[in-house]
Amino acid sequence: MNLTPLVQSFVLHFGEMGSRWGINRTVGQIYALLIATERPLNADEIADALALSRSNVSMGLKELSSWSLVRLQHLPGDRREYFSAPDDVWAIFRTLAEERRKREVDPTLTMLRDALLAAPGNEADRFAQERMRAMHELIELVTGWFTDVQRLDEPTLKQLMKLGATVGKFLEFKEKLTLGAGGNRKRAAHPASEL
Amino acid sequence: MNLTPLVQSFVLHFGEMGSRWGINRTVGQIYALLIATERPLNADEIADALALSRSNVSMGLKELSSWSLVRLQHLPGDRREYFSAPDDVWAIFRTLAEERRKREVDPTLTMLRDALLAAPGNEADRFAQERMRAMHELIELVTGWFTDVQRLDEPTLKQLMKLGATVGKFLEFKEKLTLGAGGNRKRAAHPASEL
DNA sequence: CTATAATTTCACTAATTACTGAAAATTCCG
DNA sequence: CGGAATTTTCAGTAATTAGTGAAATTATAG
Repeated sequence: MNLTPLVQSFVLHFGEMGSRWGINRTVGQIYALLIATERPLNADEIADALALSRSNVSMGLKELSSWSLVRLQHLPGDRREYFSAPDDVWAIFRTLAEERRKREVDPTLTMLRDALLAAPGNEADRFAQERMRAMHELIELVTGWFTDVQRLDEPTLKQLMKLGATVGKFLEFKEKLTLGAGGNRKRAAHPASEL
Repeated sequence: MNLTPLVQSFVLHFGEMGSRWGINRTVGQIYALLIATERPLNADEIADALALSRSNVSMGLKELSSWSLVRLQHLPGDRREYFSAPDDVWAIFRTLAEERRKREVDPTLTMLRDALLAAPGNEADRFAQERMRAMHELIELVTGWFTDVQRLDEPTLKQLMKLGATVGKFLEFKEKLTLGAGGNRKRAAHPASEL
């Protein structure tokens, strides 16, 4: 199979970025190809189009499957397996975020939880634990929020994104009022610089 | 310097996770140590505590500086440079997100923009471009939202996170009403399954 | 069940990335 | 300046990760 220059550059870019995204060049290229191609492709077609060894493609597809990023299907009268990327980019994004959470965040959350159970032996530990506590709180908050938001359907999600900081500004405003009415001075010193 | 078991395990965990986070073990360990330690540390202390070569620590600190993740300061009567992590985990999180955007997202956004300017040569290109357009739209939306939200101060951000999907549910509800009153059938077919 | 098409595994090699120690460069004190 | 303290650079080496081809395994059509 021959790639058009447009697809070629898309594929190469994903290959290059792969290292920054924590996947290898091959996996990046394979996924880019699947995203850019309408019909499902079999492993031989991929190997041919990207000039990779058949075994390398097998590895790459296995990796993509472990990330739940590809769909596998069979074509009538053909024994080979055909792969494609979901056609909804939001679905891809969600899957990616979900998988990254599992691999990059959850283990840390577990470690932090364990570390916070221990009684601090001295001042150094006390301080370290305080930082870990703050870190744990932040991660819980952000991942919890993400889990919630992830469940929304695409149009709602889009709307929420478009809203941008509006919600935040509203909250800020509300808080300012509350604080003005006899609260915590510390926060009130931060004026409506974002409004 | 001798690390307590608590700090030790924190440091080792960051080292291990480093590869998943796109930094190397050394950099992960150095940063963990800086986060867990109250007073600023100089490069020799870090090298000693983590059993790394002085040069490796220099490289690691340079890397962390390039991510704007460390603060550099001098102690009176001491020529050496002392490093510390910001004490606000939200600030760290924001910096991290910002830097990752620059390195992992912006180049792709540029590539997509360029690719979308080209006139599609054939059906394959047309399809590829459509996917790229969707991808571009998603990235713009998400990063734009992120930029907005990033500007909020910490208490507001926390509040926003705590709100979780509440905002989304509200939007969903609002949209359902709108659609019910004579809108787009396509969306109306997707009932309140998330509520 | 057999033959063969398709896929995966794996030992090996290639390529990349990480780490070190020595040397060079920089800083800053007198 | 001179020179000691400190930091950085860099060439060489170690370690890790990626990619290949041959062989093994699995799947299926007949």
